[in-house]
Amino acid sequence: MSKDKSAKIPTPQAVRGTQDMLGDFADRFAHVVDAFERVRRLYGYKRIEVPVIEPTAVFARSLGETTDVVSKEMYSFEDRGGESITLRPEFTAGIARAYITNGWQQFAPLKVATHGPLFRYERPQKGRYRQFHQLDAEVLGSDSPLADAELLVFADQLLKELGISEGVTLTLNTLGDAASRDAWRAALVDHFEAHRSDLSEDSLARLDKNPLRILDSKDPNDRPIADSAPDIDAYLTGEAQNFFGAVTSGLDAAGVAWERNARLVRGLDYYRHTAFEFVTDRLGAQGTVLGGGRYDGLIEALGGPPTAAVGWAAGIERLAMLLDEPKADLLNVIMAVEDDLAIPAAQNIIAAFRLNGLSADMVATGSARKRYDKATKINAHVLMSLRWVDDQPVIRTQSATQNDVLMQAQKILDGLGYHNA
RNA sequence: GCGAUCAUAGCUCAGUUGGUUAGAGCGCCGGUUUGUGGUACCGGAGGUCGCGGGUUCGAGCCCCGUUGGUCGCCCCA
Repeated sequence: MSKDKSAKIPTPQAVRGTQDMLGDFADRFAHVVDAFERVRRLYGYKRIEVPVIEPTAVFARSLGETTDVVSKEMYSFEDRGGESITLRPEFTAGIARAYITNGWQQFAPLKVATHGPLFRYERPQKGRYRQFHQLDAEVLGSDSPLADAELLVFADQLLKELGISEGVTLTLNTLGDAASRDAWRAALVDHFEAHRSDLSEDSLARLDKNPLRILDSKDPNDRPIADSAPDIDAYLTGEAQNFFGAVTSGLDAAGVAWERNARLVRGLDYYRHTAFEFVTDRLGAQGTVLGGGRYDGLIEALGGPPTAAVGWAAGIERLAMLLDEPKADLLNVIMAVEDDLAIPAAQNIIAAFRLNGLSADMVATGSARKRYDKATKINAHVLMSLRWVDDQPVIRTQSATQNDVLMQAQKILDGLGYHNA
């Protein structure tokens, strides 16, 4: 048979920054989501689903129309009706929109959780993809520091249950209320203006666009200036101080370790009070595993009623990378069908196993003599072989240990009238 | 948007200062052996050397471009 190479169909490539997952990593991913779903129920967070696509205005308005994020880093397109649509780059804005448009105020305070894909047009690197996935938890319609503390305890328990709290630190700061924040911001601008000549080029640009960001600059020349900048503490109103104190004492009461990071900031104006990140040095340049804070100004910015809210999100891929051991599902039974004549018997048995809740699979392709060898390479609790002797299936089962699965399988076989050789 | 680095079989890789017909291990398919917790041996299939140009008598190797991966900067909702 001759192949006409000029007629070869070119294979489309995957879109840059997207991932196909199989095996080990897919198992880790699923394990993270399973743990999240389990813990979220323990804290009484309702599962919600929100659309992957939203009108562009949902994100443009919440993030500020002119920021780099909106102008360069969103997947936006016009649909056939001429409306500007954006693939969600985060959960919070879409959930806030849903809160307003569905009248969820009636349920306030509302505790919700979700997870799924997000899209950002960024240059891919370790722990950063164009389609990525997050876990998300929010409390809408609560201005109580109890909500902040609960969300943090929830996050901490999730990381502990995933076994990755070692080497991950909760860093915490307060941005105060609107008055505190404005006063601090003005003081920072004064400070940086005074050191203008020593700042890096990047930080000079930040001074105009987003002065708080100079605080976490990585440029070694900026560090002394950033480190000597005033903390927010001197500018906090009494109310803001009390709020932060209530959050930290809630953490202490629940036994959650935390560190103050007075340099931890958020660029957007709608953030108030609590800001936090669980950080690690095990993920290269992408140090944040889980982050969030209080965004009391957001729902109003989207045209809703003034509504206090707080939440966090965590990258599933990043959490999956930190897991120690792959958590693969171990198959209960693997069957080596060593003769094609035994296939009907194998189908009969495997159907019974599955109906009775035992996971099972068979090897019945390739060289008949080598099927057993193949089956031994598939990790399973029980290895079963079917041969065909004197018009009868000859069955052997074996297991590394006498376990429940073997006994269950034996019972099912007995019920079908098959007997071990 | 900027920079570094990489791209050879399904996978992991080797491939000499540019020189016959591009190799290995694993995996896959088949045969022989063994005959039951991963046997051993033999054979086979599988490659536009990411893609497109260029230099050269000759390019997997050198040059330019491009696409993609990886890592960092920027950004970080």
